[in-house]
Amino acid sequence: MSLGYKAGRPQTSGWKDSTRKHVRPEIPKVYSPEAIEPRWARYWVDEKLYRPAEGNGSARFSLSLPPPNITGSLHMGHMLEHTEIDILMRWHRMRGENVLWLPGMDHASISTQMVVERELGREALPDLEPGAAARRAWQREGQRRRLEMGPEKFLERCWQWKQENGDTIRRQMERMGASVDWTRARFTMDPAYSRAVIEVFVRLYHEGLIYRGQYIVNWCPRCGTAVSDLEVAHEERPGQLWYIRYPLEGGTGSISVATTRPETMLGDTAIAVNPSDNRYRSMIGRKVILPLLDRVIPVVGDEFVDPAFGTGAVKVTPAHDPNDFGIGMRHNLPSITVMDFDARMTAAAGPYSGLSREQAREAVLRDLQAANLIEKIEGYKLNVGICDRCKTIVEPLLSKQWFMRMRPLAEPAIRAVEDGRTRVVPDNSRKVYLDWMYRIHDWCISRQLWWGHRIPAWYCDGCDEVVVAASAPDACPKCGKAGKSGWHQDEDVLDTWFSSGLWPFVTLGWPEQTEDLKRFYPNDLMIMGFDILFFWAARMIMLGLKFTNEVPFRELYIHALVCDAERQKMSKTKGNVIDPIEITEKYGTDAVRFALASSAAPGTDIAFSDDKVQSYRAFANKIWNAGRFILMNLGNLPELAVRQLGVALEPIPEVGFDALPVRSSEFGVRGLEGHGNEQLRTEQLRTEQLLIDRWIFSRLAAVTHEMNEALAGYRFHEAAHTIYHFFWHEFCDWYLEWVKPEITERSDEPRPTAAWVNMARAFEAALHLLHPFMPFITEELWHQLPHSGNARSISLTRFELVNPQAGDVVSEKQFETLRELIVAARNVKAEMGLQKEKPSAQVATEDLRILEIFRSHQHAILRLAGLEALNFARGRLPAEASPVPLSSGCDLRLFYERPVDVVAERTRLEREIPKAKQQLERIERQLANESFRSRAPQDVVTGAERRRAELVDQFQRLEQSLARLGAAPSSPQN
RNA sequence: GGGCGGUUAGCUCAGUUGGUUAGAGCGUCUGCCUUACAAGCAGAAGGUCACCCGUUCGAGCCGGGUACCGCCCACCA
Repeated sequence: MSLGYKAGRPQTSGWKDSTRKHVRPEIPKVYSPEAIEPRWARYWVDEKLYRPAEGNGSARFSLSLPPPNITGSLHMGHMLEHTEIDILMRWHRMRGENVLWLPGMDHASISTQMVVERELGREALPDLEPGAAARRAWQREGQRRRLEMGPEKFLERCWQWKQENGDTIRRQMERMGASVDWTRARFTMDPAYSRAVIEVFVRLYHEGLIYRGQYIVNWCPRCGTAVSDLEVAHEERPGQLWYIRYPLEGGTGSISVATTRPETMLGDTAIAVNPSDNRYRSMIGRKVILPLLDRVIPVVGDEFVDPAFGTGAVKVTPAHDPNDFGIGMRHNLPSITVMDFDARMTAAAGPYSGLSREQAREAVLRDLQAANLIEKIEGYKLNVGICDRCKTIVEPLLSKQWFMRMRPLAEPAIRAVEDGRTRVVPDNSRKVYLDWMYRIHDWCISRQLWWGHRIPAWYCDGCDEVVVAASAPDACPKCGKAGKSGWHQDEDVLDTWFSSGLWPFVTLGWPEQTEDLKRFYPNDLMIMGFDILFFWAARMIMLGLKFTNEVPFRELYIHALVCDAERQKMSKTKGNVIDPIEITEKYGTDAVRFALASSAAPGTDIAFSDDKVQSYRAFANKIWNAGRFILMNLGNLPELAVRQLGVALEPIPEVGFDALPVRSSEFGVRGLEGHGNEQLRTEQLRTEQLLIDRWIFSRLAAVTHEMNEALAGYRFHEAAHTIYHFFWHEFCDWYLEWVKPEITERSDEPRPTAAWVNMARAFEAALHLLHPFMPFITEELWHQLPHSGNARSISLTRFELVNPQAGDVVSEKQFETLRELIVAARNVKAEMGLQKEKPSAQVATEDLRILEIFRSHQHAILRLAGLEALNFARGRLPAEASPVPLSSGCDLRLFYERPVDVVAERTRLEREIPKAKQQLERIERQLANESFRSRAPQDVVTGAERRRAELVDQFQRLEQSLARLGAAPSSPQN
């Protein structure tokens, strides 16, 4: 949409081109992010602004982006994560640190393979009505087509998918304003990255930390691959506990076992009891007959069996249950695999061979029933493991896989977190991490998939030799067979987290000792969601320590989950997903970012809604219009003045925030002294101007300090609220309103006033504080302010963010006194329905210093409160005047003739009086308490006393007012 | 089975070491198109801080317990 308005990049800004009066283009009243944001997004990327500087000069701050999966486009969770990171990156960058934010993407082995399959399925079956059923059908069909087309063609499709989605993700990130260094972007299947992955595998293997073996793994029959423990979700489902009789060999008696999975009995190779269980001790060593198959199996004693559960005897199926596998190992039992990788019964299942696991269960139960071997059936809630990816029930199966030995790797990773070399925030995530690490199990790292890093294991065609190496060996060390061709590589690929676990150091060039690795490793920070704490954070810490002897990052901040307005997790199936691009296009990136940041309290999930974004769009508009006001009043300044202003406004890195005029004694503009002061019309206006300028810079210093503290603790919401409140309710509502006459009345004069310069500088400081949250609008407005020299970006302009000394207590106090008076006057006007009128007012107090403050700022008071005149009296005002008491010890009254609405006034008083009374009673009780007086700190006690005095005063006045109302003859109203 | 978090205004949520009168946004009500902004300005109403007990001069905050909600972990069939 064209607005007839084109604000410039620095190169094209009109400020330096114009020779005489600068003519501002018309700036639209309503902020249109779509006219601004894409332009700056492009500029930041094209100019490569976010490459860190060369050399080791300044402090550095580094972070590697958690690489988004190339499975699809970015969702709100990413946007939150990227917003939080970007805020911190921009914040650190403005402090002059050398910031590296390294972006990249993850090949996401299993997830990508699944989406690509589904895509193939969709192509084959284009007419299905989209939905859960169609997804399943597409998946099935896609899988079939994958097998049909073979690895080579399928992987081609995967790369094509990567290309397309990688581009989409990158565009999204650019549009969100992520200040990453694209020149360092990495992908987990880049050639160099893949080489590093293989090297890690080979090294771990030769150190004995990776091994291959036949163990029980979680098998997803639908995905057709093993998955790790972490990829299995548990779901409670109603089920049954069947008690089955196993007859003792020799004809007399039986042992009953309880099971939730009767179909696995076909693979039973023993019955186990606890050796300390008196009921069964004599049975150990005897034999039972496995029903249905009539196999003779032993009774063994094993501590694992819980005598209190079920019958105290348990069937042992080593090939289909991890616990039973353990028992089988301990007792040297055979393993009989009765279910294959498709979850169908094998030949070993005898008559049940070929049935699905569900059919087999039915058949087994039916046959047991017929043989009268079912003793009883109980209802039982059981936990079934389901595949994280496809929700199919996983099958524990015996299978030959590759594993990583975790204990030796975990130990240093535990210590690193315990002693704080990596600090985990919030603290409860630290505990969760440690608990998991203490109980860590070996990690199944092989996957029966095609998309991913092929396992570098080579099997000799001539014998059973296995060699683990980056490439096929020249000759077989065992059978002596020569040549690289006589080997076939392991078909499997690595779990995707194996490669992401190396992210922080491989992205910087490891195993080469690159400059980047030296400069930016360890990373200063890592930010991620809680859901991948084990998957990713834990593995990065373990592998980082293993291969670099350093923690991969010094801090780990765990961010919240983005939920919908009803606090429900966003999910495609629920249909409550908010698309970041859509909402960004609707309200602007800045507004969405601010909405996210303002809700991002550590440890709490975010309820995200359109409403919130809308209110921050309003905020962006507010900022825009404040800028508009400031720039409009610059419009008439001649070029010379603009030049000089440019010099004056250029931030000076060494001095930074100190250069703001709050503390400078001359209180003028450097290079323009003398002129500015002359322009102040009267002593009075000058005093007023002085106070408000001092006040705003004092507030800026305080706000900066607060934001520093908040961001250092990842309290994004606090920092966002602080700047929001400051900008809107202090800078706009008070500062701009206060200086307005000085600014607008002077705009026709040939020189900029000190007032304008200070305003512009305060505004610029506010833009700096806002910039990390709202990078686009701040960049735009900053460029429109006059700067000299090569001002490339607000984000690269150093802003010294710490200066606690800049606080000006006296000015803040004076300002508060004035503000209270103005608000009280407005209040009376509103309550009395005098908003269109300009009544006169009187203020009275014993404190002459306060009267003097009022007197010397009366222009501002009259204008901002909407009063005609203000006069001053010494002492207190009589009750008949219905004075309003102020905390500065003054009484304020307004003169007006409008008849008072007696009923409304009485209602108000009757509501106020009990409240005041209650408060008064409470504070009197407190002050009457001797131990309060003796034990509480002095300032708390005096504070309470002062408060009591106020309350007494207020209470009396209220009562008097009510009494007067009652006494007065009730005159007919209107 | 173990662990963690939540319960504060009509709604969504802040409230970092205990201390004067518990805050914000949205929504509601009143009055205003005041030359930066109606996506705005000025003002107002609205809370037994889930419940019980304790520690303390003093508790939304600390300790113990109860209720409801949510999340994570878990190889007892």
